[in-house]
Amino acid sequence: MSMNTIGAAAKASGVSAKMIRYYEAIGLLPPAPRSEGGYRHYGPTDLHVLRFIRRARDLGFSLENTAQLLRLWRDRDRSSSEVKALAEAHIAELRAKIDEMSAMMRTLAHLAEHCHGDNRPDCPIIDDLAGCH
Amino acid sequence: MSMNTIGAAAKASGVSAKMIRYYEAIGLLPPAPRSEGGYRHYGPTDLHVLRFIRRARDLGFSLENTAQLLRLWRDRDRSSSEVKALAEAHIAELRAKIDEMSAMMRTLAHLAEHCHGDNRPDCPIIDDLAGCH
DNA sequence: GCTTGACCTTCCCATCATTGGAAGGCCCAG
DNA sequence: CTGGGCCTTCCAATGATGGGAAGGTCAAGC
Repeated sequence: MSMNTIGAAAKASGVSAKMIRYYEAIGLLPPAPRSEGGYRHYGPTDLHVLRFIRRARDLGFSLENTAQLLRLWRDRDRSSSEVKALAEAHIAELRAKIDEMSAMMRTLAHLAEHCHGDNRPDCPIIDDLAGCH
Repeated sequence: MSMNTIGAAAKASGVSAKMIRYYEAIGLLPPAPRSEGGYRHYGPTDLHVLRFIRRARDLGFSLENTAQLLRLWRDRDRSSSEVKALAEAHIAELRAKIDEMSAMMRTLAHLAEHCHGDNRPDCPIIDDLAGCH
């Protein structure tokens, strides 16, 4: 069994050592076994879990949802409908935020388009912010 | 001069009383004049500033950028190019985040589409997270 | 004038996920 | 046996906001 210190596990999983400790502290990860000197050690299974977490985070899942996904991963009796529900709820959140930011961007782009961007003070962007309709 | 307490100013501007105090604490707003009893009071000009801030926040500007925009608003010798540069930097940030989230959404939507969502455990979403390529 | 209730004040804490740093201990190569 | 690279824990900060406690102020009604 190849055993890794937290630094090696971090490098191998893409999760920083700081975060690995934090995930353990909040209960997302079980306490890692320690060497005599108190060092945490991680085996291949642990690395697999860390990569799972990393992937879930990369897809924008919160740590809370990531914990749920981990639970479902481990649960051989899971229903795929539970996983799908989590994913679709997250998709809906993403869509809502994207829509919100797109609206901001559209407004700003429209204002910036009409701004000369020269040495003069006149600026439709400032005018909009100031409420000069 | 109509003078408002912080609650009235909050209602009139859409910025919560908590946030008005916070903006003052971090220097985004100058210290408001106080009544004998220590209550903050806000005049029409202050309300205008608060609405400006509110609008900038609604467009997604950070408090730091909002401070810059306020400075430019007050500066009669501003160059509209400075305002435009701030806006375009923010547009670029928004675009970057939107792209990032869109990529997440596309991936998730693709995975969810192939998930049966029934009582069985088989699930392409979990498989992806687990790194089963 | 006094009470009552709505409002104000400051101060501290929580969120979410992550990073930074300080002080001190462990481990291995030279 | 020493140096330096890794590890440990603990504390603090980020950004923008909300929540709440303890206590002071104000205005209306009696």
